Amino acid sequence: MAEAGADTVLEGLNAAQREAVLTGSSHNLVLAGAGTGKTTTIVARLRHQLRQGVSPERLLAITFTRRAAAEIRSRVQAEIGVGGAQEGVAAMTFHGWAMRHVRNNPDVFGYEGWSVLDAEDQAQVMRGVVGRGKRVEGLKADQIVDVLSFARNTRITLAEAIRVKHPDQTIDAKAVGAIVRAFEERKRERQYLNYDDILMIFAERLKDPAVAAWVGSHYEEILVDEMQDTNPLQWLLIDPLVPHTRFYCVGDDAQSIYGFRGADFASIHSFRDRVPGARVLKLEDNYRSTQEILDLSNWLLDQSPLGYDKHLRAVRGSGAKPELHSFETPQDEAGWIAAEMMRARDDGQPWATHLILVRSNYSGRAIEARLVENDIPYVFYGGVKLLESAHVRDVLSALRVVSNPDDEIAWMRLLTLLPRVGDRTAARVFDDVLDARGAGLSAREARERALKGLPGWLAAGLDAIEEASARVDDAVGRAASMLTPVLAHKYRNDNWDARSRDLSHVERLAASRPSISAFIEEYLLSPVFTSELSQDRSDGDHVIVSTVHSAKGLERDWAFCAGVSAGAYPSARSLGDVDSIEEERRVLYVALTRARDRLIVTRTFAHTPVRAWVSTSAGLGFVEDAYFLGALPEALVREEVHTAARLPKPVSPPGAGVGGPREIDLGVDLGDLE
DNA sequence: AGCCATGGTATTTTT
DNA sequence: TACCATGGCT
Repeated sequence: MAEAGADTVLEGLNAAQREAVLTGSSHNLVLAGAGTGKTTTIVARLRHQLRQGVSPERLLAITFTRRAAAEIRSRVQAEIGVGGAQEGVAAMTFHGWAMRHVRNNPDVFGYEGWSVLDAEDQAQVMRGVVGRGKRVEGLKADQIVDVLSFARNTRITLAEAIRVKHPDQTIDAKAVGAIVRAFEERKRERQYLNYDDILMIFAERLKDPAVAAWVGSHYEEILVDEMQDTNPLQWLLIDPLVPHTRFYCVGDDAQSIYGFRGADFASIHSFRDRVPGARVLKLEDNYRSTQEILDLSNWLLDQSPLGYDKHLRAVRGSGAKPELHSFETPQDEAGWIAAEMMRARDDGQPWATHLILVRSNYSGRAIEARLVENDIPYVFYGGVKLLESAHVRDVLSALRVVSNPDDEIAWMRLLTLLPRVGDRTAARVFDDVLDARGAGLSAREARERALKGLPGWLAAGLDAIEEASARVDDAVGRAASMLTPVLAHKYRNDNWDARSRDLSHVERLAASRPSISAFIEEYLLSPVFTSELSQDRSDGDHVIVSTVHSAKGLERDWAFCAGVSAGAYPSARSLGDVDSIEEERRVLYVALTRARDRLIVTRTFAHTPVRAWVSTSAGLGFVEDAYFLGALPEALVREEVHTAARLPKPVSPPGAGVGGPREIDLGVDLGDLE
């Protein structure tokens, strides 16, 4: 019986994958190139352990996103088949994992009743400290938040982080440090935790060997996905547990794209030093793409001064050449992508065949607009997250002030929804709440006193929410109906219908959650995208639009890599720093390696060389052409230049072209127009 | 003068 | 979703 089980676990795996699944070493690092069956191997490893009799709650998979966690859970569950009634394997993010321990063991960690802040709220707190619209040493509140987070995630000093993030400014780190101290003090007063605090609290307690032994004793094995994106702060959660449990880490240095968050792919190279006795295994056969797609991807890495020593080989063999399409404007580009998918649709190809990869949320918006226009169903990974959208935050602010009356950020948001109430008035009301609380009044009494001058429905509505708070979906429903009149006005010109639908989604998600704060926390630590929710009632056949960063693990028959223009790859902002440029190269590499059969690279103008000074460890060097596709050998792609067939338009004055002056070389390639 | 509402602009990547 | 400028109101 056990034998039969093992056979099912290993079915369809190649020799290297089997080796990786069966390894008996206590710590392992699996170096898995793009498309080599990374998730398959992780799932098989988990199933293997379950077959060996390990109980599921003693296994933990740390992933990057809610989606990756859900996929692992469901695949383990599905393939386990019989006995599926058992509790599934835990799969969650570093933050979700740390927070679970902190929440479940207040006596060990000492943080009871603290609320988690997302990036936006955190910036709001910092703005309060810095002063609205003000700067400290030339840095805006958001920039200080960023630099502080970078320092904490990389475990370097604030002064060093400032130098790294703002190399060309002279900044007095002491002045910034004073602001940071005030910021931390404010968070402590209000009992707020940000993302980094969660990891720090856990890491600090793990320094106690008894705590480390206790945490480690929960797990037979901890699997870490996307190991190359693990930063020094996250390593502080791993290191102390190494003696107490097994680690099974999976990653690919060529796909490291979170350097901006402190990840250093070199820590993968030094894995064996950090985790003594670890075994390193490699998966090198690519099952995803055709050789032509891998040839282009390999070429890109070969151009790098860093030796990746990586040449993916396609098990599937040969296919069509990747395509490179150039357009005059982003609108033309988006329009063509939509048209190309619709043409395929007419030939019977499902929408789900397609993946569109974009560099930024912002650039995805143009594509999104085209899909909406053409009624093409899509989900945007990396678009607006449900709990980050303005209307959802509005409603949640009402829940938050009930759940935690000292939540300043939530009070400010809620109060400024009211007509004739701005920052000043809201701040006064919040002060009244604090005063009343300080005088020993209950939350309800404090509200009654502080909200005197405001419309009566507010205090009454908050009371109703409080009464319903045992059923979180009910509380959400009451908050939404209380605020509907003001929200309908606030968003009257801004898609109120769709926003209103989102609020019902929130209500549905809140059902059976234990508390308001637990509900909010869950979706802050592993977010869902609004477009995921609006799509899930359809038959599931939809295009995926994704930022490259959110596209980890994704693959589709066709992949459109959009906006691969000069000045974008590498992004103009990364010029001047060789590490950032190389990270950009890996971003493009991740994008290219998503395609199974057809890789379509699109860009918006003919190439002009991007010249850059780059500082390297060897000194300052001049790069004549930093654009990754600048020296692309013709043989690797099939190139096509599209010029819009438009009615004649008035001639624009010289220099008034879209995006400023460019040398657009249109002369030679336009032969097909004649 | 203080406060609030509104419209136009620009935007790297995420837990 | 800021940020900024502008304009109206108290």
